[in-house]
Amino acid sequence: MNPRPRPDRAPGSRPSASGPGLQASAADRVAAQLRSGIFAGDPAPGTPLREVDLAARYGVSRHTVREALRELVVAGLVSQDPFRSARVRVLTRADVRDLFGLRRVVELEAVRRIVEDDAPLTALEAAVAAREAVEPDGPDDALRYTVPELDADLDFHRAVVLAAGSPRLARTFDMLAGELRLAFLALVHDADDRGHHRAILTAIRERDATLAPDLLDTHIRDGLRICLAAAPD
Amino acid sequence: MNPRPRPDRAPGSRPSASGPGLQASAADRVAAQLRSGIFAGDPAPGTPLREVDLAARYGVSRHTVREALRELVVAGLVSQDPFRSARVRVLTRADVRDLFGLRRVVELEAVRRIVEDDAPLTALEAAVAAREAVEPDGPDDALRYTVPELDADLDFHRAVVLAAGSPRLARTFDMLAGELRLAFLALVHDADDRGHHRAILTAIRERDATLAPDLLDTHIRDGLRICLAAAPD
DNA sequence: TCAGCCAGGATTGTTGAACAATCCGAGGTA
DNA sequence: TACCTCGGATTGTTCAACAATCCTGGCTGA
Repeated sequence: MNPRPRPDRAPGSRPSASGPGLQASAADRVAAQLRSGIFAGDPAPGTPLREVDLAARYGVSRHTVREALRELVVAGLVSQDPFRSARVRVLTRADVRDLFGLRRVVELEAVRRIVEDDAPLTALEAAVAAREAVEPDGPDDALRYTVPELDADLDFHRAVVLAAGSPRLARTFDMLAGELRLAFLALVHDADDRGHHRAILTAIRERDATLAPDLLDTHIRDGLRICLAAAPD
Repeated sequence: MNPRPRPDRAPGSRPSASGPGLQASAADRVAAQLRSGIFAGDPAPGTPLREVDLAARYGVSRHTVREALRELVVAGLVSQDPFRSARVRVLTRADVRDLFGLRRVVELEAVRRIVEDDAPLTALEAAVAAREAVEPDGPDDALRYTVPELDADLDFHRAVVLAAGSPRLARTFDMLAGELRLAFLALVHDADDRGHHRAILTAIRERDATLAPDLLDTHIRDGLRICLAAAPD
């Protein structure tokens, strides 16, 4: 999803990319690394994130760390109270329910608009293909989502929302996406979701204003059921 | 220039206000002042916000100003590009359309849940009463929303969303609320919206799953029409 | 005239150190 | 046990400085 490798700012080396200005700020880089770590489960939910530790680990100043933490707070990955250490967010069952409730609204609205406005679907088709290209992780001994599978799954859903062409709808989904990653962090793998995605795409392609939302709704409810089974509280 | 008084208690205490610990951070205080200024039109849309100027004006360090600006950026009140001064956001017509499109979805979903879940309406009734208590600003020579009128109007809509009882739905609306204020900044006054509010509340109170969304939808479309007439681009 | 270039000031991005404010946990006391 | 205190740990904020980038005005050369 965000495979932008760290430019690794050695003092003096500046590649000055020829393309669009892709120079992420130091805070963005720290936030990205921390985020991918959280998605991999390394700083587990509940772990306190101390500013001096992070500053030392990532080789930046405490100010930069604070800025990165703020980013993760607004993304819902980190919780923070005044004068207390930030912590990797722990989602309760109520959180998961609420999260999926809003996610459902956003994605269904997106499908509604796509069908109604006859929006182009090229990115959506690509996302489905990418999802199907992900290896099932060899011996499916561990019934878990792998990180690439999660990426591909959420990319499909993000592609649905993006296809609606509304910046704010997309932004809303992006704010939920981080929390969704958290909710799916250590979860059983739903082996059938690739078929789900293809069916949803087909219904969208045929502009079926009834079937497309229904399939997506069912798919989302399945995800909610799975996540709820593994959430605390 | 050192002994800075710490005037506690500024509205808008962001972090999970779970109790009496009501000390807004310096950045929150600066953001609140800047925000209310923007809502009053003082730093007009498009005005560059320079960090050193703001630091001097509000008597805080540049870091604190930067943090406050970040808050306003995520609230949609300020736009910012790397190495360029932040600016008070200027909403295009496309922005206004998109904004109202999402706002509509959020508020209609809220009404749907209120009606379905039979949610309590005390806060909603209070908001309607508060809206009706606002003076029409004497001689209606200037057909503009006054700031108190805007506050009361948005408070009503916020109360609708809050009554649905979903933290993330409320958060989504709050992210749109700032932009809505911007969209209504210099706008013609819709003299009839008090009647609208009362009718909407009545329909909600009677759990009318058809009339309540319809009235709210019409009300929102009216707002969109008004805002579009005054937006640039 | 005018497009392009160039220098230098203005502004943002980042760091480091320092101090203040607050929290947290380990003891001590009743 | 329950409560208190106290000192270390952690966050909040400031100041000062430098690096990276932008912006503006003047200059050059056709």
